Amino acid sequence: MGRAPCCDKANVKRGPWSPEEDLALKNYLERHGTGGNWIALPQKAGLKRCGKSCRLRWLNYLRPDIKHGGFTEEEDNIIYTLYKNIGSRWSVIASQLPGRTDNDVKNYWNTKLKKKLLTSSAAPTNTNKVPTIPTTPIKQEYYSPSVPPPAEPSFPFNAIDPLSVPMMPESIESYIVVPMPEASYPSVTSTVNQNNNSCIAWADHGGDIDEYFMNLDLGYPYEFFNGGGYGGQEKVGEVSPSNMGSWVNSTDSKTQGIYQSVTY
DNA sequence: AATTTCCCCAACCGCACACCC
DNA sequence: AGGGTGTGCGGTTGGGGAAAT
Repeated sequence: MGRAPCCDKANVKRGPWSPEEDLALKNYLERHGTGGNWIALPQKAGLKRCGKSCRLRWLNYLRPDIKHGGFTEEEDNIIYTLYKNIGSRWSVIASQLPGRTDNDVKNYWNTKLKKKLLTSSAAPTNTNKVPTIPTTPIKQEYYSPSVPPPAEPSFPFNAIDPLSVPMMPESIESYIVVPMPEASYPSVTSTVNQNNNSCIAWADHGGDIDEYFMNLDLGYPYEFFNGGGYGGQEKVGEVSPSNMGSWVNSTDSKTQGIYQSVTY
């Protein structure tokens, strides 16, 4: 026995929405919200529609701040870059394009962008450009020579259990990027995951860098590259200077996302 | 002018996952 | 633990307008 259908298909209207239906749905949602149940919503709103159809109509068309119309060159680049890295995860791609829906992006890719790329032979050239990610800007603070860094731990270091490093709470809007000592390590770069405000650092140095960072109380997830692969949380894959601005796959969904580089 | 073909995109379908009991 | 239900997602369809013949 299969699962029960979400609605009685014989008694629901299908096909294009009329302006009256749009108005009824919009009015109801603006006054009452979804009530946490799309299935029950059409009856309450006086609509002879399937709940899934109502949800789709709202999310793809009626919702405020939906952007209709042509895609910009910058949006093309973002779609291309993300598609290249993560494939057809349209909801993820759309989340990086304010006002665009997954359906929009999917349709645009299938009908226009794919052909455009095939016929032009040249992929967008500025795919290393970091997409503008629609999240609250992250306030960054840096230690400067006038602000002394935390006391450097002395050897021998005590081992730190990576799992004991706490995840940065989502409510925190700022954090401190802790630089490596410039005299010793002049080209340290960290990356910021704007999805969860975590910070990742990398440098062309070895185990002594690991030890230095391991003994700082950062309070947010961190990961090392070229330095032994020790991570504050789960191992993050493939972040390197060459893929800044690209999607980064990870075994941990909290650290998966688009990274931008912050150099100091 | 009539017909056919192409193209776009709104909407549907079914599956997977999350959540609740 | 597992079954039922709602939600979210990606793939696909089909109606209608535009372009081509």
